[in-house]
Amino acid sequence: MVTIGDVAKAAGVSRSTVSYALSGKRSISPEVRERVETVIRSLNFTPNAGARALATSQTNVIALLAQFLTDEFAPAMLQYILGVTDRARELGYDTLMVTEEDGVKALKRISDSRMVDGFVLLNVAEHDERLNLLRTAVQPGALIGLPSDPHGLDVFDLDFAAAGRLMVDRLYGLGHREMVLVSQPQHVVERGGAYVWRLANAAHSRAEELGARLHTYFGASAQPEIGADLHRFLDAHPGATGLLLNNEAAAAALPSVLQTRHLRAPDDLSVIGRYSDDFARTFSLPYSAVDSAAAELGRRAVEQLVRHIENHTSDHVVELIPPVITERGSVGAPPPAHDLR
Amino acid sequence: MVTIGDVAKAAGVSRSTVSYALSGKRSISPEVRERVETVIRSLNFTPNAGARALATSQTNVIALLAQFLTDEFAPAMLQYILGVTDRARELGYDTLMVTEEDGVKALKRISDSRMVDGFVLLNVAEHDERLNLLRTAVQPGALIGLPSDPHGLDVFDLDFAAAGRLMVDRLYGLGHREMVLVSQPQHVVERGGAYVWRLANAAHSRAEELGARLHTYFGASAQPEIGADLHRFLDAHPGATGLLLNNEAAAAALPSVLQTRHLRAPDDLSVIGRYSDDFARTFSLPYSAVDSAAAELGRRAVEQLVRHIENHTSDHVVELIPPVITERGSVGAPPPAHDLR
DNA sequence: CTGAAAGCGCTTACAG
DNA sequence: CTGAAAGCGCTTACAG
Repeated sequence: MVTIGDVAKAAGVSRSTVSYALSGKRSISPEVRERVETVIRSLNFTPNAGARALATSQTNVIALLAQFLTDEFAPAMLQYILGVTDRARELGYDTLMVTEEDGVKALKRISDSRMVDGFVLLNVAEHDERLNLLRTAVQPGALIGLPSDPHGLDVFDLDFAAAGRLMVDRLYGLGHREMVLVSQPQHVVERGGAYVWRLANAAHSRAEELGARLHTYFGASAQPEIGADLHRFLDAHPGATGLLLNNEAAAAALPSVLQTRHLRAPDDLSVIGRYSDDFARTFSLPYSAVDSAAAELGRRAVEQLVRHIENHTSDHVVELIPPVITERGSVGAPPPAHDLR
Repeated sequence: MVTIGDVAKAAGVSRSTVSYALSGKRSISPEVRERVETVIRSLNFTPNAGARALATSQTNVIALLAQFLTDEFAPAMLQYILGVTDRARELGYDTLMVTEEDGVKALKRISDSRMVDGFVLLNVAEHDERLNLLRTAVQPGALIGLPSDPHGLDVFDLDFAAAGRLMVDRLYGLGHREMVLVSQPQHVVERGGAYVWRLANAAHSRAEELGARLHTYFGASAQPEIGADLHRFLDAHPGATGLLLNNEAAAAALPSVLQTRHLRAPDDLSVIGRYSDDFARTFSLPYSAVDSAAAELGRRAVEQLVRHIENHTSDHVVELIPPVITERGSVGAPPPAHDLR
C-alpha cells in the first residue's frame, strides 16, 4: 500500500509536511502544497484509517444500534436508518450498523474497543438497559426515542403526546364527538414502548377536556389479526365517527376493512393515522396522518452527536418534534346522522 | 483508557505475553494465563481496534454497500441487510453500512483507507460500475445479484430463470394454458436489473416449449399505478387463468384488485408471486410465491466473503439458489369454463 | 515555513 | 515458556 512516507519521498518533503498539507493545520508554501497534492493524486494516496484512528483517537465512524423486534413493523425502521447513514456521511462519518440481539453486549464491545466516535440508539425503551452503559461510555450517545430518564444523553423523538392531542383536536374541530383510537399491541407497551401510551393518554385527556368520547384499544401489529381487531372495534362503537390509528399495521389493513364494511373516508368515517410519508407512499394509504418524521429524527440525532464529538457543545438536549399532519383528505365533518347533537 | 501495557504491569508479565494470552498463538503456562485473564477481567481490558488493525492489517469489519433506489421496493431490502449483519457478527465481523449515492466513490474511499476487510454489494446491476473497481481492490468482494461478468468475484443470487420456469410449470401442470406475467417496471431493466428479464425470458421460453400462452408486462413499482396496471392486464386477457408476479408492489395491490373484480384465488384465477416470506407475512399476502431468499443470500455472501478474507479459499463462486415455492393455496386448476380445451 | 522524532496501542518475529 | 524490541502508518508537539 502507498503510505504517507511514499508521498513524502516522491514530493521531496517530510512526512509531517504531507500530513499538514492534508489537514491544513499549519500553513504550507504554495509551491510545496502544490507538489504534495500532485503526488498524492498521482500515487492515489489515501490515509490508513486505522493508523489515523490510533494517532488521533478519532475514527470518523459512528455506531447505529438497531434492534429488529419481531413484533415491530420492520419496514418503518428503514427510514430512521437512512436518515442516520445519509446525514452521517454528509458530516464526514461512516456508520457501523449493529443489529445484535444483545444490545448491551454490543455497546460494551464497540465502546471499549474504540471502534466508533459515538452512538445512535434506535428503538429506545422507557427503561432501556443500554442507557446506563452509554452514560459511562467515553463516546457520546444520541437516542431516537424518549426514555424515562434522559439525563446525560441527547434525545430525539416525535412529540407523541402533542400528536395525540392534535389528532383529537382535528376531528373534534370538524364536529366529531365519539372516536376510536387503535394503538400498538399491549406487549409493545410492556416492552417499554412508551410512545404508545404517551399518545393514548394525551388523546384521552384532551377528549375528556373537550367533552368528547374516545375509546382506546390495543390492536395486533400484523395482518390478518389486526383486520379482525378493527372490525371488532368498529362494531363495538356504531356511533363513532372518527378513527385514530397509532399502529402501522392497522393503517395498512384499513382499506380492505372499510371496503368490506362499505364505508368511505371521510364521508362515513374520518380517519387519521400516525406513520411516515414514505410508508403512506409505499402502500398508497389514503389517510391523513401525523408524520413520524423518521428520517428527520435520524438526521437530528446525528447532527447533535457530531456536535458532541467535535466539542461544539457539551449540553444535552431533549427534542420532541412537534407533530405535523400530512393531509390526504380522509377527515371531514361527521355524516349527517351523527351530526352535532 | 486501559491498554495492554496496564494489563502487563498488573499481571507482572510482558505485553507480548498478554497479547499471546489473548490470541492463543503460543503456549502459555497455566498459572500465567490464569493471572493474565484475571487482570484482563478486573481491569475490563478490551484491545483497541485501531491499534490492532494497524498491527495486523485486519479490521474485522466488512462493508455493506446498499443503494436505495427510489423505484425499488425499499422494505424488501431490509431482509438482505439483516442476513448480512447478523451472519457477519456470528463470524466475528461488524458491518459498515454504506448508503452513499455514489457507490464507486464510496467503494474507493473505504477500500483505499483500509477501513474494512471485504465488501458485500447489494443491488448489483448487469453492468455495474462498481465491479471493476472491486476487482482491483485489495479486499475481496461478494455480490448479491448476478452481473453480466462475474469474474474475479463471488456472486449470490436467486436463480431467476429457474424461478420463471418453475412458475410456468406449476400452473401448466394444473391445466393452465394462458397466463399473464407482471414484471417490475421497464426502467428497472434499463438500470440493469437483469433479474427482471432473466425470469421473464425463461418463463416465456418454457411456455413456448409447452405450447402455452404467456403475456408479459412491465408494471409500475408503486401504488396506485400498479393497481390500474393490473386491471388493464387482466382486462386485456379475459381467457387467462393464471397470474405470475415478479413485482412486489403488484402483489401488495392484488388483493384489492381481485376484490374489485369479484375474483378469488385460486377458484377464479391462480396466482403465484416472487417475494420474500417476510414480505408475505407483513402484508398477509395469501399468494403462493417463489421465496426471494433474501436473508439466505445475505448469509451466504458473508460466509464466502469471510472464507476469502481468512484465506480458506481463493476460488470464486457463482451460486444461484434454486427457487422454492412457498405454497399458500392460491394456485389450483383453472375454472371449468377455461378447462383444458 | 519545514523536519526529525516521539507516540498512539497493538502484534510478532527474534532471542533466550 | 517468556521478554525486549521493532514495526504497523499516521499526527503533532518540539525545534529551528
